[in-house]
Amino acid sequence: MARSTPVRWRDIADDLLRRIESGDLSPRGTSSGRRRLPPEKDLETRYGASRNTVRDALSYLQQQGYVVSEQGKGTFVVHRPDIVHVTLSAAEIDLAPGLGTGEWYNRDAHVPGHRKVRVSPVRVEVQEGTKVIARYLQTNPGSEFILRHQELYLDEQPWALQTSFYPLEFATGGASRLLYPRDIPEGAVAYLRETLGYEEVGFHDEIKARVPNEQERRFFGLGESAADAVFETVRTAYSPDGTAFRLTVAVWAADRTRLHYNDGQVPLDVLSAPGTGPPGGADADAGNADAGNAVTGNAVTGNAVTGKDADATAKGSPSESPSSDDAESG
Amino acid sequence: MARSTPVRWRDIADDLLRRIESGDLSPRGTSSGRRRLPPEKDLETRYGASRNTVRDALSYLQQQGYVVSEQGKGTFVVHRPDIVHVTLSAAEIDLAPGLGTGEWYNRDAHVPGHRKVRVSPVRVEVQEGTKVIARYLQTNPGSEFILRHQELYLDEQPWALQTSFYPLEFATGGASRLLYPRDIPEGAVAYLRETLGYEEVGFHDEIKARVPNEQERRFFGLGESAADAVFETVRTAYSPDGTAFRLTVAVWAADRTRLHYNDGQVPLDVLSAPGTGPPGGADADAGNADAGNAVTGNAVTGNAVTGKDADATAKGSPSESPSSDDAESG
DNA sequence: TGGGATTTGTTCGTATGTATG
DNA sequence: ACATACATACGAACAAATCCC
Repeated sequence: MARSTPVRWRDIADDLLRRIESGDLSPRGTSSGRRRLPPEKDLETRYGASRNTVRDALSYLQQQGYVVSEQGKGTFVVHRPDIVHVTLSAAEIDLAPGLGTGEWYNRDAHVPGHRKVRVSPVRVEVQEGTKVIARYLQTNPGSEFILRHQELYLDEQPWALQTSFYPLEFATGGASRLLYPRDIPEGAVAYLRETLGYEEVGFHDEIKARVPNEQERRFFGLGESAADAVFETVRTAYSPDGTAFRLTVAVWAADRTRLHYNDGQVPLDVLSAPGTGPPGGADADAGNADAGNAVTGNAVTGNAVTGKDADATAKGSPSESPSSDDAESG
Repeated sequence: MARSTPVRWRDIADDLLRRIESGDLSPRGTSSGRRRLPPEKDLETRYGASRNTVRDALSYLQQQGYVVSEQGKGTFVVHRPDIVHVTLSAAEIDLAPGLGTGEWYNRDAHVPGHRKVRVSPVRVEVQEGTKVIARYLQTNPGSEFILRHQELYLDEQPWALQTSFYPLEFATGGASRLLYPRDIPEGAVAYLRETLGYEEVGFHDEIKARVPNEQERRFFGLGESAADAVFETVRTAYSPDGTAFRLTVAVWAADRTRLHYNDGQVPLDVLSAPGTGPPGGADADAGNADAGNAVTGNAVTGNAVTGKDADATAKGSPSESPSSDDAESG
């Protein structure tokens, strides 16, 4: 066992990956800036394999998220977008004067830097609550909810899909603007405080990572690779008497998003610019892109100690490279 | 355009998936409890397609994480493990009397219910800090760190990989037990308070989702499917003077883990048992497994409003089902 | 223990369809 | 209309791992 490479397609895939990461392949694309791989026919002769075997290699690289093939055009290296750091904890950052950098979106999410958040028109529906929604909002299944859905763009790039749920009684009881398909500029939280006196004194977040569905793929521009995941955050907001009065579900593309939470006393520069290190510090690591875990590196999980059997599949293993996209946005 | 199904392999995949989810396939496996699909040769005749086309369908299902094929044995339905809800925010849950259910692990993570946490022997290394570590801990690159790595098991199931970093001066300055490859039962945080007087008054968490590497695949028992991801949480802990004195990196399998954060006033039952709904409530949704997003369902992102072009690939799309694993563990 | 049957993995060849330029 | 390039589909052969009698 443990032959380094029992299969041809893996050889080809590894070689292609090496050349992709060394910046070797295709000095210029056909027209745009996209890096393009040689056509399958060329690879056929280059590697002396049949087209089907070449396609096995390409299929693997596509599944792993390194390349994407488009009919009639070619196979292209996947462009990894810049990372966006989003702070979800409601830190007192906006209370501290002089730290006005960064944008809040409706008190739920904060991004550092001077970025423009644009929201799509709101889509409003009235729904009979599902069991799951009833579970989160602690109401009985069958009661009605207002659903408000928005698409969020950050600097005109797809950023997040957000859906909020409110009991229908809120609209009939004074907060009628919840039913209008228009943005509430001051934020729904502030609006509910003004109209109904609801104070949001705490929240609970649940975070999952999963494979995107078709709509999410379209919005975020994700491929079929199944290597890219999305975050789904579910926020339940509570009023002083302990009732849940808001449920907000947000979906973020995991390849370009880092979520941040602060708790207790945290230095202000970390609050305002997470993921970028000390302001005057060592220039962060913009673009150094070391392989393996961004933090622990190979030394931790590497085969020095743990990996007593650095066996077959671990070879040139691309499995350590997907997290090598550590380019910073700030 | 927009023929419902232009391709045969997709028809086969959709039909297989439907039968998988209806519990149709294989009343009993060969021996163990694993549900097994019919052999490729049988599917060949059943669907009247060539073996390669059948394999295209199976390859798709495998890539999406629904099945796994093993040479010489067969193709099996992937077993989705129970969900574990982990609370990472340092709520005052342990200060509230009478809520003693659940286990804390070193003040960093809390799981509800009466579960047994077991930790592997600690592996200790002394490392020259990488740029990334230096960035988080705000020290200059090149200084040395103590690395303490543990594997965590929950009820004897692989649960998390955890690595903590401390400046080497801590050990030479009094906290020498950091260098011993033994567990610190009271927790490193308490130990550092006793020995060095370090008080942990706040922390910052950064969360990413990525593809697991080879070691993580082995530990968590993940397949090659590339559909399963891991969470990586990076916790930086701060002392009152604002210095970062601890960096803890944890890796969790995303398919069986939900992360939770609380902020402000949150009802006690949510704090103690997140993800399970009200204690006496509507029995949650254990095992109902509705398709689509667990919360928003098809009604939100569905093609009713947004999907004006409910085109080809969206068909019986399995893309909406990966998140259908909503079984609860409690 | 052995050996044949079963089952998936790999590789080739070939042909045709579809999208792009 | 034509060439390019990827997508789909068929058939065939052998290898490798496992199962079963």
